[in-house]
Amino acid sequence: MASQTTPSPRTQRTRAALIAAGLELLVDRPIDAIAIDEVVARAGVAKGSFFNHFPDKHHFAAAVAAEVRMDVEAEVTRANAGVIDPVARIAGGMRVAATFALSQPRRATLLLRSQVPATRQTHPLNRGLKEDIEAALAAGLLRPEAAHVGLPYWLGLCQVLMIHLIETHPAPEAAEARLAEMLVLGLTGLGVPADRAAAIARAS
Amino acid sequence: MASQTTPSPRTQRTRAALIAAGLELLVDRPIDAIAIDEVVARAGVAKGSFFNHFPDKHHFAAAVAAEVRMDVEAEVTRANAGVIDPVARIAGGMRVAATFALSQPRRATLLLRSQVPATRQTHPLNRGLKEDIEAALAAGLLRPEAAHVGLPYWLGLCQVLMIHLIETHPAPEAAEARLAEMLVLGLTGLGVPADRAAAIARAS
DNA sequence: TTCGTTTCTGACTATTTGGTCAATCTGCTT
DNA sequence: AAGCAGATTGACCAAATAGTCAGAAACGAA
Repeated sequence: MASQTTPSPRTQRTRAALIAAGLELLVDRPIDAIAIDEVVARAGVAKGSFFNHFPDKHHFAAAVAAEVRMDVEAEVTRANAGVIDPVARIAGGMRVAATFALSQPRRATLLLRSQVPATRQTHPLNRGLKEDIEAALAAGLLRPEAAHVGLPYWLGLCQVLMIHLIETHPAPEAAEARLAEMLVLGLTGLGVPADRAAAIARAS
Repeated sequence: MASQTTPSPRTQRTRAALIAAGLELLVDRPIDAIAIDEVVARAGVAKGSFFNHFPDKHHFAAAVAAEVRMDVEAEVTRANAGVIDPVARIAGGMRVAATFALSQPRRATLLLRSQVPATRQTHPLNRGLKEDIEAALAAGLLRPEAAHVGLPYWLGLCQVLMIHLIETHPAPEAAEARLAEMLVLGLTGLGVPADRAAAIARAS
């Protein structure tokens, strides 16, 4: 049914140029405040090409956001590869979020802005977290109140930590400290014993 | 230096009509996707009047957002009037946020969207919370890790709770339960003993 | 009532912008 | 080499839009 033909390298180039341009522009302004002319100018591409790849502005913006999201998603799964303990996996996600906010603040800003429906449980980035929380709950590692609000709770903390790190450019050690503190607060809130939470937070 | 003349009632009427129109429109779309013509049409006002009150679109949007923010701000101080225990005050803020999200989801959406720099400590809405956290820390009611990240921690939880309540239209009892659960997680994360947190959460 | 001031009005314009399309180009297949 | 499918180009257009301004209206004071 799906006859996915591999896109030609030329096609990929122009598309990548457009996305890259959008990546830069969307950091500062919402899509509605950006003219397509600006995008194609920055991408070094003719206007017509834009509509060869995207039916309109908003599909374009969605594609750019998806690009960033997939980056983070991949990094999270990579970081958690081989980690079995669900609590450690949960913490790993926050660590990736913090690293991302510090190393690529512009992309992170874009991610945060596109994440309006951030708590949607079907969101691919959140699927894994949801499963980890459920596993931890089943293992009796979290307090039962986390069953319903555990997911939004943790997502909110990851988001706000990213925002905080982006706004206050902390020095590396300070950033590490903020992450560790947020991990302690977050994990104990979920019901992880304080000493265990501190141990996980210390493992930078 | 400030010669604040009271605005005439007519002036206030048109301004209020414009803000009300903006309130409705800005819920669905960002300001850059809204034409001034739409605003004035919905407000039943001539276009020229718009520029009598606001120099441009973005000042207008800011004014609309400020309107909502001041509403919430007032409600928080009202709810916490007379409450001395800083931990109870902190919890009170979240309760107000939840109530607001449930009773006025449209306004709440607007608030959340305008709150991009939500963790700014100078933000008037956050000033009070910051002071409460500092007071609680000084009284030894919170774990020391909350000194730096306590404010963003709590703000993130309030925000994510609002989003969660808006997205999933829960029945009143369910909404109460979600608030209580988020309070338990949040407060224990801050370092409040679990039984104390549960007690505060129970006091609907 | 009269007059001066402030606000409102809505037609008008200069500009911007999303989207189209026929011609051109590119690279692959035969 | 020749042919072909699909990608690229950029001039072009119709619609939308921000902001202006001169006159009308409402208001407050005397």
